[in-house]
Amino acid sequence: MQVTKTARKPGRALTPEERQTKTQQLLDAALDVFLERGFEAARLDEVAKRAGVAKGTLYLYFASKEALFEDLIRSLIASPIQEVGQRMLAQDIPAEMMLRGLLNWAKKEVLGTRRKDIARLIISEAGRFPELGAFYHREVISRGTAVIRAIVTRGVERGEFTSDALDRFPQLLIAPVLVGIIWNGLFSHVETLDTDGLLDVHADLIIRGLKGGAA
Amino acid sequence: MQVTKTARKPGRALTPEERQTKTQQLLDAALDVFLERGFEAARLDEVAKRAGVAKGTLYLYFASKEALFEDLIRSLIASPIQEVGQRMLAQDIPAEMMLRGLLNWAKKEVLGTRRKDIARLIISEAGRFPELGAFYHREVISRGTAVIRAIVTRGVERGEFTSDALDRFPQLLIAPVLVGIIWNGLFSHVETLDTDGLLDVHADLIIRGLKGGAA
Amino acid sequence: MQVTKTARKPGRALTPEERQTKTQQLLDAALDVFLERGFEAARLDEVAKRAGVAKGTLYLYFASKEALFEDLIRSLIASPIQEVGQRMLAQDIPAEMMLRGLLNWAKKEVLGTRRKDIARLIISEAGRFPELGAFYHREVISRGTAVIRAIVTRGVERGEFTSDALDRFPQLLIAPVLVGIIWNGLFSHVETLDTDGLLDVHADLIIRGLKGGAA
Amino acid sequence: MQVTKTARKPGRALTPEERQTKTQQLLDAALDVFLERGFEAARLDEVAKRAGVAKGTLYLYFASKEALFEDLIRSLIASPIQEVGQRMLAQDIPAEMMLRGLLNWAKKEVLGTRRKDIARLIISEAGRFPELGAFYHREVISRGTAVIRAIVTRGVERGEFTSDALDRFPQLLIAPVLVGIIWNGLFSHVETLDTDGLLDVHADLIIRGLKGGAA
DNA sequence: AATGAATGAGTGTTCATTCAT
DNA sequence: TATGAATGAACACTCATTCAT
Repeated sequence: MQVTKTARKPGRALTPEERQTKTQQLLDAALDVFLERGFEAARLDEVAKRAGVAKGTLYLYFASKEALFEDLIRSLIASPIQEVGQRMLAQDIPAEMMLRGLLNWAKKEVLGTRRKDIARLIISEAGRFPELGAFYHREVISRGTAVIRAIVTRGVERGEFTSDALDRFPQLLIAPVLVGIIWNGLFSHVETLDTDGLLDVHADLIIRGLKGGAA
Repeated sequence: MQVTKTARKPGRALTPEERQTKTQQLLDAALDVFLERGFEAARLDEVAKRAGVAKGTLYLYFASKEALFEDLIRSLIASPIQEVGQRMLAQDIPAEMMLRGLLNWAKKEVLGTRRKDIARLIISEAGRFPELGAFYHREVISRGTAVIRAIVTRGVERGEFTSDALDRFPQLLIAPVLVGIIWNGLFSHVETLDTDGLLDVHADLIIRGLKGGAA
Repeated sequence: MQVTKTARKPGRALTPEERQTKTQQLLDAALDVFLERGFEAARLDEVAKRAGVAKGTLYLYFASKEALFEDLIRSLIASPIQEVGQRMLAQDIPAEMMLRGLLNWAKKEVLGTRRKDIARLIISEAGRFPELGAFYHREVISRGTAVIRAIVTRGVERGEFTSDALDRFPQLLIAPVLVGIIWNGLFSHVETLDTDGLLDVHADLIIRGLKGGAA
Repeated sequence: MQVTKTARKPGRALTPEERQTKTQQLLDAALDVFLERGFEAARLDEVAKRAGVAKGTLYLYFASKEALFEDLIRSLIASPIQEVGQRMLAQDIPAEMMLRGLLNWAKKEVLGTRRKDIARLIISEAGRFPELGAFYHREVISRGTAVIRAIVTRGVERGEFTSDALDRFPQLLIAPVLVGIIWNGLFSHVETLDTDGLLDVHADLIIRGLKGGAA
């Protein structure tokens, strides 16, 4: 997580890109510290040190610790999930493959990247930042559930699925993703969870459940 | 929340039971405050006030804020899940019913009580208390997974289940419980999740998955 | 201005008098520092040091720097002027003697005590504390002007004075008191002003003015 | 307040007049801010913004905030009072008229202009700038008192005045000017003082006092 | 045993000052 | 000459911890 120290230029105006770059460096450092310590325990001194700037510099980019935290979360919550969903739905493949595609995407793009850390940060802290919770719900959660519902509905219409369980509770599809994130956040030192295997088995199980038998 | 003010004894010596009772009062007050604010933001002033004692008194019972927090979590992590599991296994009922029984127990005894809040506290804070994570894993998680595995194994042996998915990843059974806890912790103001419905549908789905069809 | 260090008693509850005494010690220290540096430049560290307490202790007695300042001013603005005025008016002496009595009182009780410093503090800072200005006006100024007016009115009624100048502008009586305060606050190193002489001459001059001649 | 933005010359060398002009612009902006906030609370950011320059530019013209303040006060303390006094003394008019002329000048040129604010600034802040106090005394006060003394002496010599009160304490003449300045600085929201009336009545009263009767 | 006043290190934040451009 | 981004010491205020009573 070392920050590539850009040459110090106390002088002339920053171009928008330079400012953007610097902002990103600060956010990177902030993410590290917030992840390690949580919002309250995170020290701006530490953030500044890791970003290689003076503490005062932070305030040229963010109005307060809280603003830094919120900007951080916002900047990280791009919601590519919707795009993935659209791509899936655009193809003419079985709904089953769509759901598997979604979970594979989660394996690669969430559990395999920093996004999992961000999710953990949100899970830990959003309780005390209600606006942030609402924001996350609007930008990520509601879009994700919409995509899942669309896929399942199509699967039911086409006769692939006999159950509308995921239409009623799309959360069931991503529940194991959450478990993976939390588990490895809390217990990785004790017993690492093979999240890829977890999601593979989950996919099989839930697909079987949706296709159902006599039940 | 409820401070049963015991008569103040300015004098000498507490019997072990008295000390036990007082300790419990302090822990009760501490739980409230830690739940509302999280570890860092929790104020010992507030804990003392709610317990109806002076701040200094806390230090007669707990060595530090951190010790208080850890003692609190430890005291809360009794692991009734194992007992429930044993009770299930002791009966001669289908494995399916055992799994459903486990989820119903979770509905009533976790999501329906303060245990859900405690779980959320652990999820939020245990990252910074590695020992506590290990402790929780040992006392609760590993026992829970053992119970699930035992049930599933029996189900497979008896021919009820065709899949050993839950033997490999028992986490899949309780994943929706976690989702329920987190969701209502973060988004209840925006969109409340019907956790009972969630778990019912989950039960149906996973049982169907385990029983499998042609697959 | 050394504070008489009371024995440190970190222990049991303070009696109201003890608390009162301590509060007074803190206010004494605060007055010194505010006088030397002004509100903004005054350092609470310095106040605490002079009072012989830790910085945090200040906050057990005052909610903030601003509250400390306001409490300080309030505690200092007892308004004995009214009492003096009443005493004067109760006697059956010439109005001239009353005015002289007032100015002598100012010499002794204002210019000769810390009250002059307080006045200077108010003059310097009240511009940024409007409430304090209003408070001072209500508690001190308006009462003082009322007393002066009462005396002058009586003087006119009794035929002692031919001019009602001080009834219209009672400020003219105390203007030299202000000058004395400010002068010695600003120029005492350069040229000390004999404020006693100033007020004596002022008394003579204004009395002559009020008694008037043909003019 | 009014920022006459001079054309930016990114290039070289300022003529002495240009430098002079710019310096004046900075001082103008500084005066506004110091008047509004006082020395400590004044922000150089604000000064720079109002002057339409970058904060760093201030340091090309003034060595520090303190130097800026002192230069500002120095630049404002031109002492027209002496000139007025000389003009008075040059005329062959009664000393009474000279004193009245002085007070009328104060009404128009001090209380009626920004000079009153500057005086208040000095009164409030000079306590912490001893050099400034000495400078002000030398440039303004001593000259003013000299003028008053000269007038009164002439008045006594010519038999106009029977009292040398103002020779001993020339401060008595300008005391009400001070009161006017301070009063309206502190209490104008509560009770505005009619400073013109105040000085008129003061003039009458003091003249009568100086002319005296039997006394 | 219980108190609660006292402590003081530590935090977020500000702002006069610097200096590479 | 002018800039303005960067600095970092300094401050008001907090709060876990201590200890004389």
